[in-house]
Amino acid sequence: MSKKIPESEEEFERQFETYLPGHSIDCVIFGYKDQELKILLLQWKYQKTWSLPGGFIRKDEDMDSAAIRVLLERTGLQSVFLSQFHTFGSLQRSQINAEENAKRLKFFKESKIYNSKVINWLKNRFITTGYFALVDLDKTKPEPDFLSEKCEWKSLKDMPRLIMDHGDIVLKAHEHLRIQLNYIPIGMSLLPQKFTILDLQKLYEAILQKKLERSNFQRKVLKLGILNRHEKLMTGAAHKAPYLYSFNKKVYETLIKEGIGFSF
Amino acid sequence: MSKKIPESEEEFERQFETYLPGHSIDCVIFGYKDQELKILLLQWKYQKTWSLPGGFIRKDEDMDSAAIRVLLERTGLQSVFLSQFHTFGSLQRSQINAEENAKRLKFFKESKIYNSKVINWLKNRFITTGYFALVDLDKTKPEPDFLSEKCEWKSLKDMPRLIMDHGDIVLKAHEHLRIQLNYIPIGMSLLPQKFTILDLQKLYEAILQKKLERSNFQRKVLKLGILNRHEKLMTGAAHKAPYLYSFNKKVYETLIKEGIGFSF
DNA sequence: TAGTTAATGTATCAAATTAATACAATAAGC
DNA sequence: GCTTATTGTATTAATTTGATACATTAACTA
Repeated sequence: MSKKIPESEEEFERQFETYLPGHSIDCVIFGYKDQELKILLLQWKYQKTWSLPGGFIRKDEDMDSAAIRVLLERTGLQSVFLSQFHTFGSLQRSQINAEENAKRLKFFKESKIYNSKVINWLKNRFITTGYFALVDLDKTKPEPDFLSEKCEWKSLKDMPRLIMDHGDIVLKAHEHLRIQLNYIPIGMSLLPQKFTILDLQKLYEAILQKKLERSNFQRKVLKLGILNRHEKLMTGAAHKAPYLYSFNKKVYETLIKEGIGFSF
Repeated sequence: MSKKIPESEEEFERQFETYLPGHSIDCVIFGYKDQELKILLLQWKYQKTWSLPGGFIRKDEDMDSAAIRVLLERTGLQSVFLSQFHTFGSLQRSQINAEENAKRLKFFKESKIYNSKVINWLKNRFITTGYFALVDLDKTKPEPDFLSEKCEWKSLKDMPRLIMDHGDIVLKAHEHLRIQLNYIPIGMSLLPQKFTILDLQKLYEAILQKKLERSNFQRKVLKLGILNRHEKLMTGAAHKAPYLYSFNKKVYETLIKEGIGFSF
């Protein structure tokens, strides 16, 4: 698949009027590594503030397509699970950390990064629709876009402060993930092709934010019939090695559609 | 509570520029009567087409507040459960039943109901955020607004055809209700203060779209500890009379917050 | 007035599921 | 060969579920 070349400041300035005014997209991209939930954040080039990868909707483009494009352009990620979860329309959302926003716009102006037309356009009230993505973290090489210096996976546990209401957006995404758990293919989307049952358990624990009982979790998951067993994983540790598993895609997807129905 | 006087065409024309362009609100209002789920629809004054009650967001107003206001202005309903469920941003959404929309705008123009500025404003692409409301149907006297001739409860089962993508919006709202069932206070919002357990069961059946077993449903619901038992309901029928129940608000709300966790 | 009818509230019981715990198997260190 | 820590599975009691049965009862019927 050909990767879209990221926009530049110049390109954005040339075509900012092809975007719908007043509506943006923000993506909460979840990954999973070292038995922790992570999200992908961008650090802005000019200030050191962190934010969610986001963008705008073209006038001739579906909102869902815009979300796919934004994800690709700003992080290089493609063909991942992506779904809308909430639209944030509070008047106050741009007023949270207002000084930072003012500073950013001032910087744009003084550095002549954007002309005044663009700056006025950006000053408008924006309503943003949040999408969440689930990604196999190891398969991705996210790269910062033209506005960002860094593009990094951060643990949900110790996230940096985010611009505007992006912190709230992350919280809402996590809540959505927790409540819709049985209807979202978290396992197949977040784990590598082969994984141990403990990996899967820790993933559920990270999302549900509670400890689960090992042997019962194992029994229940195996009974679902969604796992194929493979060779053992030899880590070099001084104890019994766990089996590796992969998902039976067909059964898994059928089950997710109806909602996996068991209590953790 | 004072009821907001509905807008008129003239008022809308005067102040249409105080609304955010390109973003609307649509409300799917659920009620429950005669053991059936109903939704509240408006029939347009000029054409006979049906639509969801909807409106726009003021530039100085939170989107959630706009939804509350729209619900009040267009139906007279107030203080009901109201929650956002999805935002519809397809390019095609205004193209569904496109002739009807064209007809409507043409009618606006020819009848000089709106000036050309308003008509151009309305012609724009709109992204709409869907809210769903849960209402005790008997406590409400919904009244049509300035654009509508009728405001009627219609059975979900035999809904008329709706304008644009409003049919899809209703389907999505119903799906949301079904999936989030354990986290939404459907009972307390949709039923009258006192009700029988069979009423509650039929409500669950209407939302889940499947039959439930009577005696098991009764056992499970009673065990939750959310019901207060009252006097019997004498209907005049030739058999044992059922008890009336009401919700223990405190316990019910606690349970809903964590998600009622049992299988129906 | 006694019998009939049909829905309701509750009980029962087998089957399934869950929680808690135990224990044998095993990869590698010593 | 003994130790250690983790894994896979078994066991058991407690709980929940599904299916069915049955006594109760409001009003009708004969």
